[in-house]
Amino acid sequence: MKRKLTLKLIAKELDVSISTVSKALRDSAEISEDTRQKIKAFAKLYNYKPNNIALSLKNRKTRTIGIIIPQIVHHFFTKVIKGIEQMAREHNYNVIITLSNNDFDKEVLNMELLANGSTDGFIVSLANETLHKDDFRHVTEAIDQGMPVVMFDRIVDEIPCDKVLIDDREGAKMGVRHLLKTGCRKIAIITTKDYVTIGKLRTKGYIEALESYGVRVQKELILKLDNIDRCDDECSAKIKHFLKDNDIDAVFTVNEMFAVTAARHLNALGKNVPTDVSIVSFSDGELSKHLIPSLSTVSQHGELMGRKAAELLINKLERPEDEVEEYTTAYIDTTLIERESTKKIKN
Amino acid sequence: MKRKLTLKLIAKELDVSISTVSKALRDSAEISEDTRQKIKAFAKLYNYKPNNIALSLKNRKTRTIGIIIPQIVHHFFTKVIKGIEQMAREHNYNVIITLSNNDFDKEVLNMELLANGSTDGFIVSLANETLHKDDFRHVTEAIDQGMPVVMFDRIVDEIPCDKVLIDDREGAKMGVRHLLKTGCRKIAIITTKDYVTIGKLRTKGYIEALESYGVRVQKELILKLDNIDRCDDECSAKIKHFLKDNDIDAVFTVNEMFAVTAARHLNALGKNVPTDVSIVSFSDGELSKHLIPSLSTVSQHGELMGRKAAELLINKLERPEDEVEEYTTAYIDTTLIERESTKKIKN
DNA sequence: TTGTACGCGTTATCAG
DNA sequence: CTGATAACGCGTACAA
Repeated sequence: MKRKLTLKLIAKELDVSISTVSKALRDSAEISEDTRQKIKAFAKLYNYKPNNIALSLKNRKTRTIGIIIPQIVHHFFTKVIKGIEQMAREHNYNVIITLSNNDFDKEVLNMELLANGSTDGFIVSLANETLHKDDFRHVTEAIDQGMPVVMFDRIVDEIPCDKVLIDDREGAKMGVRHLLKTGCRKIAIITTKDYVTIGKLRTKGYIEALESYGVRVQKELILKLDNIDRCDDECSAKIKHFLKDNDIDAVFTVNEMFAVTAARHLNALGKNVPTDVSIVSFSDGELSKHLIPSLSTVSQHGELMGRKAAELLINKLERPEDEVEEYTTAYIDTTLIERESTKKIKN
Repeated sequence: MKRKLTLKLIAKELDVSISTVSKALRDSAEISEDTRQKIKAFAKLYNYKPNNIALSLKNRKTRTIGIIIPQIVHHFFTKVIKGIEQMAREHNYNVIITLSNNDFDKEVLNMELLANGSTDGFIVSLANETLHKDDFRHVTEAIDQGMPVVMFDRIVDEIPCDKVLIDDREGAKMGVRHLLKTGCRKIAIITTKDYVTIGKLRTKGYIEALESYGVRVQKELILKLDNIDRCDDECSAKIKHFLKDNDIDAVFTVNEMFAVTAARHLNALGKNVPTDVSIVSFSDGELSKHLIPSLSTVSQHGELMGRKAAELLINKLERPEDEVEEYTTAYIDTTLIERESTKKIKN
């Protein structure tokens, strides 16, 4: 197990000084053509690569972006990561990912860990629990220490940083309008509790869409759940009762799992999708496409979101020291994809 | 934007030497109770955390694991990552993820990048193209440089390193046997070309299962596709013709996408699943569970796989320098999950 | 009990 | 043209 090649080793081998080697490899004009060639040939032969860690220490830059997300087994985050990774790679940045598991303490821990020099900046989507606790000191502290932060998706308005969002309100509006256009009037929504920003905004879009069509908003047709990403048994049971107890001709859900669960229960209740009940869902996954019937969705573009977030962060990282602080919020558009679950026009 | 606190700054502030501060913070008995308390209080107040980069440089250890995978928008890899992350975190390691996009050059680039000091070892699943090209120098070079490497899933036998695999042959056997047990005899398989190890092994398991039941293996019932993770239009068309041209009562597929695509085409061909044709698929995703009918699967346990891979790597990283080199190959068991697609007993 | 010196691998500056 | 030196932030052996 030979040790990695360093400048020092090359220098010793070729009997020159370390700085000569360094300069030669960086094509400094100070070094004679002769020695330069010799050193470069040697370095190439033994595949010398400068040590990143040493460079980071010297430059006080790691060229590494830290990603803090609630979980990874989730199409949306996965796509965002892909987008971030692309953009980062294009700009010669690395990416470190940490998972909070929707746990506040772990999120704090992860941020502290990465803040200790491992990372030049953060891209963050907050844990469920963090939003609930309403405690964002770990984020603001990082910002105070001069760490650029970009938040996406699960954000908090008050934190002073760049943000990337999908236009949840508009997306929901578009989805619900599609239901209205296809004749639905008794439209339910399955959403999250209000402390989850995206749930709140989507609920708002739902209400606005109804109002714009002069349809009365009925409180009992709004189901707010604690869950965000999954749909456990308890959650499933709530949806079941909700669907059984209400007379509806459409369901709008703020995520794919809610939609799939609703579809199953409707089926079990003997209601046909889309003949009896239409479905539109916010979505990022593959499920909607492959379900029978396939589900119409308000599609988020996670990859674009990731790219944008990375772009904003890199901009901050590479801006001149003295530039004025300025925060932007970027919106990523959603797209309505019509599939079988809204094929049937209600009268 | 204040600078991060360092030992030097604390030392200056408290008018002691840097090493005194260092020792005090590490609870060295050399330092008087008095100054120790003073220094620790100060450090805590201003939230001092040692700089990781400096520590890495000093210790020649980064406590970081590099993951190199083909893609991330894929349930299986996502679960593996989760497992790795867990185990890494439990042992105080960080994780850097890079994506090869199934591209050979990018895989090489990523490895070189991370090998330059960013990482103590690698967990790798090879790119499609790499397997095809049969060129693994980037991996062996890393190993030669003393970087521990653990390969999983898409591995190459010849490379001397730890490996984590699922028992593809056994898994396939189990799946196909389930079809045989439920009365199917005209069982097709949709698999990958042989250069993909997992495809090859699963095909082998399929054949062995048939033979153990005395069922003749028919070459025309074996469809080998180039795709691995996705199923594009071309791939879909091939499956369609394959299903149309052959008289079968069951399909076994080596991944979920093939199964879903097959299910669609069978449907379109007027064949009912499971009444006319049963389906069993290798799988990691959520699709199988939610499809109607839901699909029986040979489930891989990606998270376990990730945990095991990380465990092996960390073992190598923390073993004493002089320990003898020894490589282990761990197998992760698969589980058969019976769902609706094999509910119908053929006669 | 505290401080000095050194090294991890690199680059930049300055001296020769 | 080449080399010595300092610095990035830390920990530790050794000296005071």
